[in-house]
Amino acid sequence: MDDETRKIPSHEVTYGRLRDMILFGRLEPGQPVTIQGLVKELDAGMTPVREAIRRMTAEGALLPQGNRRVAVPNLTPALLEQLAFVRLTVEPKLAELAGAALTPALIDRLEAIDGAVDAAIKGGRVSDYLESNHAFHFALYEASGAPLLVDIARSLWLRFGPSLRVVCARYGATALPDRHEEALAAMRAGDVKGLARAIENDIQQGIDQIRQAQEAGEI
Amino acid sequence: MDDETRKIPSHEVTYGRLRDMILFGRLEPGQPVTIQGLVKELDAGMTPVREAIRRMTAEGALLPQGNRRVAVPNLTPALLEQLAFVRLTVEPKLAELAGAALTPALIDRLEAIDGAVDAAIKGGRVSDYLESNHAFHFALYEASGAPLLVDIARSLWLRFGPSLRVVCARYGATALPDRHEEALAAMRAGDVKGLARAIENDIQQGIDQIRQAQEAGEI
DNA sequence: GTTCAAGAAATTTGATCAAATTATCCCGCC
DNA sequence: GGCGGGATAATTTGATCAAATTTCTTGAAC
Repeated sequence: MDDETRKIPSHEVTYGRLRDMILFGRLEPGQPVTIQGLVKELDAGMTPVREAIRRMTAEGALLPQGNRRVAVPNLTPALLEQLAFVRLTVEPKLAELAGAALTPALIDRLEAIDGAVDAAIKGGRVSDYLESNHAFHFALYEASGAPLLVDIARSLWLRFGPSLRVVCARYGATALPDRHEEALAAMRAGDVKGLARAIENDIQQGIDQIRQAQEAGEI
Repeated sequence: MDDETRKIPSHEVTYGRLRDMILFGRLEPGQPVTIQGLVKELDAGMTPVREAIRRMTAEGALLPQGNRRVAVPNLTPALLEQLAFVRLTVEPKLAELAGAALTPALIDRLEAIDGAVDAAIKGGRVSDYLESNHAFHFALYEASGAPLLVDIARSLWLRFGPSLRVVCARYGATALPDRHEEALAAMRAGDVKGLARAIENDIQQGIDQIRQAQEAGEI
């Protein structure tokens, strides 16, 4: 363990932890994030925490408040609209690129991950759902060979995470749709366009859910 | 001056300076960026410099080298292709949104900026061209009311900057096209779609130039 | 005697921490 | 309701430690 810990710098570890906290909604929209709070919570030094916060801020996952504090941003309807536009452009494209590079081994792996997604939905475990859903999408996207697009998708998911968690927790994970079967069927059939459409539908559905929650004033 | 300097934190200033160095190509692709080098060059403390570097890294404007150094990334053909895809999606959209919100005052301002672009081209001043060209685009984009899209455009320009500078310096600024007249004409005519097309052409042309330089092995 | 390579020392650079400074917020008081 | 003053947190600096690169040296082979 000491060998591992020594290799990977503390600020990377700290960044990863903070990122997951936001990505998987362990921090709520609007919640303030303080350096000293994270120092205690993550048991890290001040410098690594500062750097992690700056990185998240640069990615739009944290929002400077003018007074030198930062907080988890609220997803306003206007922001959601912009987010939707880019996600619906970039992620189907990623699916298309990945579709052209799929291997049987990768499809198997995606099936296994989707199994975990299903299990999480059936069991009503929101955190597991969010993590395995994320894993499914990015295991696919990574196969695209387009790291810049993957980076952009990642930063968009970060802005999405906190609100999605709230919505899931509200409706319960059992109500969540799983469009991954559609995607997997297209993969098996070698239907690249169909895969892109399935991913598009999946994303659209997630966006619609958040939009509905917004209109209902729930977030 | 002390009032100004005290208000805006040092790490913000440092970040802004480093960002401009990359955005306007004062750092070449492949060039290593060191903390201590920037500490001396920008006359800043170590922490602000570290944070600026982390932010730029998070935006993809600097690339970690594995050994804990960072450098200005080279724009490979594969990256350029991904970059082109997103820019050609996001920036025409920004132009379209901005087109619906244009005021005569803003058009006047854009005309003035375009005058500076022209003057820089005629005078062969590459730096001035890059800065006023950037100013033109983002003055327009800011009017879109879509800050998330503007953020994305900004990060894409950052990845573009260093290579664009090399290309401009090679071909000379006098050879640079200026599609802004087309855009301004569309603005005056209230032709939103035409404005979006003009911006799309402008971007496409810049991308083509870099692509040609890549194929010629010049960058 | 020259050349090359391996290894060790020195230098450069990055990572982390702790203390001092400064700004902001909040609460009691006028 | 506006105005200090204490508490809290962010900023910044400088020092220290660790890692990596470069340079220099040494020894062996040709």
